[in-house]
Amino acid sequence: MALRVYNTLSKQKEDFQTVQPGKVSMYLCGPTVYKPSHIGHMVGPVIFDTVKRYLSYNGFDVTYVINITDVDDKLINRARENNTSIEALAAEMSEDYFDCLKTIGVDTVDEFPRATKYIGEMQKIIGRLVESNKAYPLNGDVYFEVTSDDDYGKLSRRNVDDMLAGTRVQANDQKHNPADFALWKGAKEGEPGWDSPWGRGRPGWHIECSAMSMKILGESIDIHGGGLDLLFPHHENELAQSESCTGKPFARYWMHNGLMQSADASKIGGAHDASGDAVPDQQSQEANKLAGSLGAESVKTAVFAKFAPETVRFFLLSTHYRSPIPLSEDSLVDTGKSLEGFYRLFDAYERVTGHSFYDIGAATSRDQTVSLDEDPADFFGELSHLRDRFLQAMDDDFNTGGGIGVLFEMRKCINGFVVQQKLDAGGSTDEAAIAAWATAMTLLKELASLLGVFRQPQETSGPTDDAFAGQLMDLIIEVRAIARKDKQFDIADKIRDGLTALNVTLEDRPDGTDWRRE
RNA sequence: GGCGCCGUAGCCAAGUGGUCUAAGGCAGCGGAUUGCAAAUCCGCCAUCCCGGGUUCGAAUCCCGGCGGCGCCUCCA
Repeated sequence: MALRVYNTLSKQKEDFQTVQPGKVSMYLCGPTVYKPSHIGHMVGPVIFDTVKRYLSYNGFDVTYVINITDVDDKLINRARENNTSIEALAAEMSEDYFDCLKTIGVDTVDEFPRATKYIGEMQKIIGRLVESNKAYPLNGDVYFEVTSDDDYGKLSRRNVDDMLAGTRVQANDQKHNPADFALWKGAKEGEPGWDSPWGRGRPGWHIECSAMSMKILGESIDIHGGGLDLLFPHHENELAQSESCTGKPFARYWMHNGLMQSADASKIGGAHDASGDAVPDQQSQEANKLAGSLGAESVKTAVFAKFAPETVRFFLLSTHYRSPIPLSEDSLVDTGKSLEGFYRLFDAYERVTGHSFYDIGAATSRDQTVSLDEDPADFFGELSHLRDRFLQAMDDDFNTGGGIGVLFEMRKCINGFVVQQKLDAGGSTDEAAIAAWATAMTLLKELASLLGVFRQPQETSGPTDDAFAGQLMDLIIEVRAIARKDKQFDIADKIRDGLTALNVTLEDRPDGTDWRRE
């Protein structure tokens, strides 16, 4: 089955056809770097990182760009409040953003262009629009003339007339049409600015993405992504100004991810931290409180400090990317629990074979997927079927949730094989069976890598898991083993119960006793 | 007022015209295994918000309700 992608522009899934054969250009709207990243900032990058992994696996040469907005009102205000420069604040907050991306396993991004480095490009576009009468200067600003674009509104499916009815748009100023939007904003007293043919000022919100996308990836790109909240007005305006400038389709596929919401379905982030003149009502304050530390605050301190980054990534990918993601502490806890079975499987594999799952070199292209032709036929036959289902899910508009389900089934299938072949019962020498196990693990690694998970061991060691604790546990286990050998089960159980109370779980295996902290 | 989305088991969630009396996870309940546990395996656990309609056939399409949500505010 061919890859199909949902396109916001057509409102349907389309066969994936690139502008240039074998190449994919992908642009994701990134953050305004004025405060530490919250978990919502991770959603898009993780999704499109996964998209890139899957496209690469399918043989495409993908270029993935995320922009950094480093000039903006929020940035200006925040820098002023903090008594720092815009540059310093932007630098600090982009570092925070990059750290977070790295932590959550987003490492496929090719370039993070900064808006302030492309002012010249933006001015070129604005100049062309003004020349062709699709934009007009007004009191130091420059506005895009929406009525000059006959298909304005095609992305978000609205027309200018409908839009104005009932909005809070002030019938203000002298704009030709209230829906006209700023390409260039004249600098007020004390604001940063750049010289331009229309006076000193700074770019409007949308123009930076047009400029960077065109300059870095070309006038027509394959995928333009972003959160659903950006659909209007940001993407609509970006599209309008870009196509009005070049006369070419700006992006082939518009992909929009659902937004993260707190458990009671209120959006995280939201108007509360915006301009400050929005007065949050009591209910939304409550909602914000629920989202609380998890959603609204720095993802580093609120989320990564409590949950393994891999758990967070898995959680983000377990819902379809176009759906809202209901965030709650409980759902992250559940996700974490659901992953433990994988980690135990990896442990068992290493215990028996001496090889780490994380060292397995799996295929990175669909053409070179692991061969499942040899015996034992039943086991490999099932694995092969699971692989097909995984790829089918991913082929269908990157259905990572469906793919994750298949991964769980694969885990069960492999565990079943291990039990059936008694591979983990201590000292198995069945080389053919162990080889089959290794093959299965290679496949699991291959598919998990497409989601960007199970790439590295998770740091599970807590502060007390030091060498001393290990030595103590070795001693306790040894003493308990003697008790068990002598059938002094009351003693053995007292030890185990005592450890349980300390959140230490013992596992008696045929070949010894393992322990872990919960 | 305009544009749009969603409603699947206790919870999360895939499936969007037939293989669906519906994948998978968490929780729960039986069983195997174990000295007992833990882990693992096997089994059980939903007719898809409600009412009409289209169709040989609908969770899936259409209409109408009810419920939830988003955008129209430079929030990813």
